[in-house]
Amino acid sequence: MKNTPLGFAAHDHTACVKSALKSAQATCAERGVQLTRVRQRSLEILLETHAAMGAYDVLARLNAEGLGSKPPVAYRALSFLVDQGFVHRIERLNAFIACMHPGEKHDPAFMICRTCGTVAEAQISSAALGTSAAQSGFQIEQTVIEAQGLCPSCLPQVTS
Amino acid sequence: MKNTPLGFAAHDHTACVKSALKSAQATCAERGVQLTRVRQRSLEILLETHAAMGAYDVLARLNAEGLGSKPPVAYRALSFLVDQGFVHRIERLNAFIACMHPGEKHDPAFMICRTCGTVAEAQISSAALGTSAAQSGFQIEQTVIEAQGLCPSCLPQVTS
DNA sequence: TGATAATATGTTATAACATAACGTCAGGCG
DNA sequence: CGCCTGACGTTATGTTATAACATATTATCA
Repeated sequence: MKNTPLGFAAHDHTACVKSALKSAQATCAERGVQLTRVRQRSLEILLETHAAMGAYDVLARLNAEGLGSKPPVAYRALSFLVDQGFVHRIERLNAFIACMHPGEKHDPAFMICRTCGTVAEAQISSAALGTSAAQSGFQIEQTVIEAQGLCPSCLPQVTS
Repeated sequence: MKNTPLGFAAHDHTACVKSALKSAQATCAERGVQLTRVRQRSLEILLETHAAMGAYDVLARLNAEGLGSKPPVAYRALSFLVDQGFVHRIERLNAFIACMHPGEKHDPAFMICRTCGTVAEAQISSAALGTSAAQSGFQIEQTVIEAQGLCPSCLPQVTS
């Protein structure tokens, strides 16, 4: 798994990790769900890495810290985090990434660089799809929007 | 794999299979690529089934007809069909489905029923994503848009 | 406080999805 | 012919994900 820590723009990462974690703790308290050790550590790993990670990558980190070594441990923690909206799943990569703006309810959209693997979260509305769905009587519960292409860093290098 | 042959609306399926196949043959001739036995049969299987199928499901069908039994055979045929635009890959399901309007260049959008697994292709534009990407300097090459929810048939049954 | 229910974790085993790498074969073409 | 290219066959393995069951922990309440 690539380890490009930032999105396409630089930012104060240590601050964003801390605030995201606090926000998650507060949300869990509100909802009466438990942010257990494994869950919190999984979230921290994703926040710190600040990149899309496979479930087995997260598991390896957990295992190194003695927090579990078998796949279900990671998958359970990750699916809890996804359910709570703290983490998004990137279908295209079979990977997970910490949400950049938890709290606000939103359908995530991602831009995935095919060269360096960096993933950035975009904020868009999926209104167009809603219209189309309404016409056919389909009730949307969740949408996945993922774009693949070249990020600003990789674009100049691919002078093909 | 579910085997719900139709989308959300009924239509003349045998006719649509035939015309899609013809269109694919013509396109291959134009482009100077080969629609070989394995490739054509894979496309036919997807067209006939008219539902999302996993690569191993397609492989099982090919195998039953003596056309190849090992995973790479199916994956190669499917990736050819995807490259040519005759088939789309549904990331969310790790599955493949025949395109409903080949010829026209388009980014596909899908509606996936979480109850019955039926997949319908929608026609939408992904303009909103393009705007967002342009601002950050990301160059989009391909987009994946998938909505999960309840199809018109399953909606009434889930009276939760 | 002890019984009980609900939630979370640990573990085994296996299912499901996907590709690297190498060999073979047929057709096109200088 | 000899070479190249593209497709296919096969082995082996890599990667992602979950079913099923056992155990531990936490919450609730009589």
